[in-house]
Parts: sequence; C-alpha cells; structure tokens
Amino acid sequence: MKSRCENCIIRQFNSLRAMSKEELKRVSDTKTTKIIKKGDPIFSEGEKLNGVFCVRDGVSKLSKLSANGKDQIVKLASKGEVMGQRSVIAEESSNLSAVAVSDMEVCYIPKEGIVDALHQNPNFTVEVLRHMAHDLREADDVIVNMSQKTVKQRIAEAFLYLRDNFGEDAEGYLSITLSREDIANVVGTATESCIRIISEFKKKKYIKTSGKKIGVQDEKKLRDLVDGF
Amino acid sequence: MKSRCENCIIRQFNSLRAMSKEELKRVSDTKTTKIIKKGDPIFSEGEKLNGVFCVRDGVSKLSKLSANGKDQIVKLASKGEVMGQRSVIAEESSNLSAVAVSDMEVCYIPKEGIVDALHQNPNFTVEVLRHMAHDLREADDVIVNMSQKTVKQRIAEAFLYLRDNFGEDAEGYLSITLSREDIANVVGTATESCIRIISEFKKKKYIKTSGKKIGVQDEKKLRDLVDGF
DNA sequence: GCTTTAACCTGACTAATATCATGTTTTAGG
DNA sequence: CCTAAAACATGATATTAGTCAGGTTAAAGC
Repeated sequence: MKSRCENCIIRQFNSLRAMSKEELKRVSDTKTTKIIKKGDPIFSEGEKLNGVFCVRDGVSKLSKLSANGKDQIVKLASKGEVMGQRSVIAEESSNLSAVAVSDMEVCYIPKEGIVDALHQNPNFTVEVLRHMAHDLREADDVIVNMSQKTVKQRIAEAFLYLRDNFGEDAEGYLSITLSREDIANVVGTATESCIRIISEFKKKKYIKTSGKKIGVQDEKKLRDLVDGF
Repeated sequence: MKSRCENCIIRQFNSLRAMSKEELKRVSDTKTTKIIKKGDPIFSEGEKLNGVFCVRDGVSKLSKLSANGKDQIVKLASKGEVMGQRSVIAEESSNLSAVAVSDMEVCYIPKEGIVDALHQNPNFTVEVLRHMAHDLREADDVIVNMSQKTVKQRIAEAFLYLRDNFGEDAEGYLSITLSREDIANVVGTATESCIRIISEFKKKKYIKTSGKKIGVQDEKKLRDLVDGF
C-alpha cells in the first residue's frame, strides 16, 4: 500500500503545502518512496538530478568535497526537508552529495511535477522562494561563523544547534547521533581537533556522553563560549 | 529628467527582465534614483527594508558584523545586481549591511511592485528563484573555501575572482579598488595578515600594485596556489 | 567467539594565523 | 599647504589548530 502525498503530514513542513490539489495528486502519482540505510548515498556531487527528495524520516548530511579531500557538511536535512531543489531549479548538476546519517525514508519526486507547478502556481513558487531565502540567510550566518569564530566556539554552537533543531531524548542526549568525524566536517576542522575539544567539554561538564551519544549539560557555559565570554 | 526602467540596459542582467510591460511601468513610476558616495551606507543590518536597490553603477559591499566586531563581507554587488531581495521576500529585516565601495548610482524600488509581481507573474518569480538558487550555490562554495582553504589560498582566489567578475583596466589593474581591510574582510582574516600576504605576492611577482590598485600578474601561479600545488 | 577494521583518543610537534607594538605613507579636511 | 587621521606596512610574539604517530576501545564480518 502506497501512501499519498495529500495525506502526508510531512508536507506541512515544506513548500509542497502551497500546491493545489491537482498538482499534489500528480506529484503523488509519480513519486516513489525509498528506504535508505544509514551510510548509503542518496545522490552525489556533480550528479544530474531529475527530481527532488522529500525526507519522511531520518537525517541526511549534505556535503561538498574540498580540494584537500575533506568533506564539508553544509546542511543536515531531516523530516520535511526537500533535497535537490536548488539543482533542479537552477538546472545545474548537484553541487552537494547527500548521504544518510541514520536509516531513512525518502520520497523521490520527478522534477516535472515540481517544475510545472513552479511555472503555473505563483503561490507555490513564492513559497519555495521563501524557503530558499531562508536557506541563504543561514548560509550567510555560517560563512561569518566559519571565518570569525574559533573551532571551540563552532563546536559549542554545533551542539546547541543540534539540540534546538533535532531535539533530545528523555535522558537529555541529542536525538541525532553523529560520528566525531561528521561533527568535525560540520564545523570544518580536523577530526583529532574535534575529539580533543569534545574531551575538554566533557571534562568541564559542558556536555555528557554515553557511547556515541552526546548531551548538552551546561547550556549557559556553551552559550557564553559561543558569544565570546 | 528621469530615466525609465523600460529602457534601462541594467535590467538585462537581473530578474527584472522577466517582468511584463505593465509591471515594469509600475516599478519605473515608483522608483527613485539615488547617488551614493563612496563609504556611505545604503542600508544596515537589522533594518526593515521596504524595497530593493538595483545597482546602476559602482560597487557595494554586503557585510555582516560578527561578535568580535569584525565585518565579514559576504558579497560584492555591482551593476545589475539587486540588493535586499532576500529580506523583502522572506519578510525579515536585513541580515546584511550595504556600504558603497565606490561612488554609486542605485535605484530604490518600493517592495509593493516587486511583491505583487512575484504573486502574479510566475516567469518573474521563477527568474528570481533561479537567481537565488545561484546565490545559494555560491554561498555553499564560500563555506567550503572558508573552512578548507588557507588565508593565502583565499586571498589568491579573491584576486582572480575580482578580475573575472569586475574586470581590469588597460594597464592590467583590477577595475575594483578595495582597501586592504576590505580584502581582509572578504576572505575573513586579520588586516595585518592580509597586508603581509599581499606584500609576499608582490615580491613573488604574482601581483603588481600601483598606489591602491592591484593587478593580477601571474594568473597561473595564483591558480596553482588556490588549487593546492 | 575471534579477528579485522573502523572509530575514538592522546601526546608531541609543527605550521598557520592572530595579536600587539610601532613606524611610515597616503589621504582628507581646514 | 599644513596637519590630523586613516591606511599601509613590518617585526616580534602568542595562540590556535593541523599533522603525524601511536595507542585503546568498539563494532562488524566470518
């Protein structure tokens, strides 16, 4: 049994909510749902995308390979986010790779349904535009953080960001579990430096760990650090 | 005598070209043209924008203040570029400040004409969307550069970027003249470090200078440096 | 359950870059 | 034209973060 986009609550979180009944029906008829295992790729940098991916469950990292062979994670996409929009809209091959960070369920939507709606339904287009404007603002903020904050500050900020955007479990650990290497690739540092700073934070009781899980323990201290106190 | 948007060649470079005759007429009727002196602000971070600014001549730096008091320049806008779009679309106050880097002529276009066109003319909306998708890709590239490249590489890249995007004069100097501090703020480094590296490049004959003007002299060496050779 | 591999961790060293101090040149204003 | 301020420049030093090398622990495959 295939579920319908019309009934998908995920839609409430993204631009698809601005689609008309008919547009949504078409999208639903052409979409395919995929199960993706943790660690598996969804698409790769340079690949021509013929559709977008709507995340129903799990988290994906969107990264770009740098000249020195390191992956810079530019965004983490979770429930409700649409991946590959930018490339489809700009009619360019993807500038990012997407890899599942946890087990995922995503819907693949062929671009035709999206592109046609963009040209015919201004409400939908404006909605997509708003989303992209938001992403652009976030990107500006990241640029400033990268150039003006220390690695320590960026790691502290990353934990707060992960907690605020992905939540925490009953014991106060982050719902999202990233490897140290992934965290390093989010903040743009060497894995060893990242591990060292995590150890330091743990020693200072800013955070707590349990296996791979990490939990924010002293929000204020972390925030002060980020703000430069 | 007031010039009309319909006849403005600048329009060819931006999303306004996708507007209908009527929409353009309205924009032209409500716009005002301003002369802005080098160093003068156009708008500031946090300010609520009630319109966008279309650059007719000159260059503006778009920057964001970081916690440690430094300005990070996120973009340089020149002829044909529209500033403030993002904020107007997202209906947020501006996340960036705009300051004239050279004497400028800009047209201020009240947002109503833009917003209404966005909701009524899908071609225009898609055109704006494409532009923003492009900007977002560039932002991703900047993030990777910031985190993965050395200051030296970023400065080398900046000179090549400035030449490719703003051109050079008959003697081979960059058409755009930035202070050392501005260059430092583009690449996200300390002014002293920037000056030092410029001196080094000059000594190695990668670039030449004449007063404040800088010219690319050895493109290949600069490019090799950027690419990590 | 054992073995292999990947992830995590720590120390020592090095390279890159920021900061501070100070001097010189250029530019702008009266 | 003169003077003050801003921009440019360079040296010395301190700090940050990257790299290399060697471990330990945890996880995955046979």
